[in-house]
Amino acid sequence: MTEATGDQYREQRLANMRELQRMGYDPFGSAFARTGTLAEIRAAFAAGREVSAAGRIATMRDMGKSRFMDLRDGSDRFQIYLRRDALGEEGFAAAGRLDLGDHIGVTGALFTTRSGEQTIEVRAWRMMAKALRPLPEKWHGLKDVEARYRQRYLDLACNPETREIFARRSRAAAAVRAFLNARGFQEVETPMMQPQAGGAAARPFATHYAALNADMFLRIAPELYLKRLLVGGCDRIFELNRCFRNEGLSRTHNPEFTMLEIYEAYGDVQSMKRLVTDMVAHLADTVYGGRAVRMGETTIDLNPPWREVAYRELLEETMGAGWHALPADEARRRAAERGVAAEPGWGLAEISHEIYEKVIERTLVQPTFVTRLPAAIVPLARACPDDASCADVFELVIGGQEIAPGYTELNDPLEQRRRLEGQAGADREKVDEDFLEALEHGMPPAGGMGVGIDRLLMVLSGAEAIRDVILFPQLRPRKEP
RNA sequence: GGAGGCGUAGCUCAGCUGGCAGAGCAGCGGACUCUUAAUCCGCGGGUCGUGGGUUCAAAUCCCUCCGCCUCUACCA
Repeated sequence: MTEATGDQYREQRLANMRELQRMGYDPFGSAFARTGTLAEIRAAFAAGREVSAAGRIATMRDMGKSRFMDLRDGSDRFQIYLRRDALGEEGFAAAGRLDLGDHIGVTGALFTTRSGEQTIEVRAWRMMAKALRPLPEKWHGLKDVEARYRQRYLDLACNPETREIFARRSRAAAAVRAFLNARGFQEVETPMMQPQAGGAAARPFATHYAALNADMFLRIAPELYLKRLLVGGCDRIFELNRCFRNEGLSRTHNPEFTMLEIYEAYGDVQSMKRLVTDMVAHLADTVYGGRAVRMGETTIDLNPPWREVAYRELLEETMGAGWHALPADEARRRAAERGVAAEPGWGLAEISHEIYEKVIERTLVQPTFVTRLPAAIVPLARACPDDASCADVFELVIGGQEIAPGYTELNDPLEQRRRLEGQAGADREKVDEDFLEALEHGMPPAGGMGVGIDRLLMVLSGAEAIRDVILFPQLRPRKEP
């Protein structure tokens, strides 16, 4: 960002700044008592009323001995009017040294122009902050996607749609907390730095804690700590915070992402299903302003009840009625017809899951609970009462994306040990003994759920990429030449 | 990691059958005391992502590297 011509703008702005200083203006002013935000001033508009307002100069229209500007703050845009007669020779000349993007504070009387625009006729003004670099253009805004992510402040400063997305994000977090608090759930915070990264199957980020000379991992899920809290008698808890997974970037993956995990003692997969249904509908109302949510070409109807279908049925729907009775090599051939390549050692279960993830999941645009997943792929969930090969879980899919898995949690410590040891194989150190010991003290039966907040926000704001709902998404660090 | 696309002024974009690097906005100078994408007159502004190659001549064709995007791979 140090191109030769960029400096031309900077030099001009620096010159304007020095000139303002010479005239007695502090280019980086301090606190300013404004009447309210621009939106509040507009809402309480009354001709003749004296107000103080602050904002960034968004546009300027110079008429010679008078000048119009648009101020912009986080709430609105408001026109101000500067006249030489009103400001005096010096004040008006000083205002001539203002540049687009400068923060100023103004005081003056409200009036309506001939063309009907609500305006402040400025009697006095102050410098709040000089902008030494130009903002992106007023009409097209900032479109360059890389710049929008790397310099999000520019994106926010000139694209109202971006501000709206993150306003929604904030409202969503507040609404989630209010919703859960109202149902007796307590928010907790558990370690992000863990000696063992458990609760999910993902590569963790590794770090080192010098004081203890201990290798640590950034958490991939809070699950195993939240279950310790269930043992401790925290019956209804949730955690809304960051998880980290050392994996690739994609349209729907960011290495740090926000997950909401909820546990309810004496609940099960059914109570979680009801909870997430109510919560998503509530979020649609409060965050999106309706339950028919546009996503690209299609409209997603978030009105409950939502479709519920067993994993096995989905596969039969797609692959034919006899699917589950097929020999592996025949299944492999039919998978290949669907463009799904099965690896050499795979049996029917692995091939089926590959088809589910690669073919079926993306077709589930309307909210769908996929239930009764194979037990082998959900080691922390209890088996279905009527079929030990199925886990008593759901996976909520919206817009073709996995949004929330919900479980009847496994609370049998011996069974849990068998599964974790089976999963760890020879890698016994990966078994979280501390967690198993906690379970042996008795964890109440519970329903548990994890909600991918970023992906849910994508649905609730029509965003096509997870980067668009994360303020500073992960990008490759820029190398200095 | 693999495949494809993109990278030109502060911003948004043209130019890409090789032939003097362009427009709008922004900036600078001038006119204008109700404009609002203000208008009018004039002017300046470029490492065409980087490095190399082909050529009399490269923003344009070829290769390297960097970054971004999409797909893919990894991903309970």
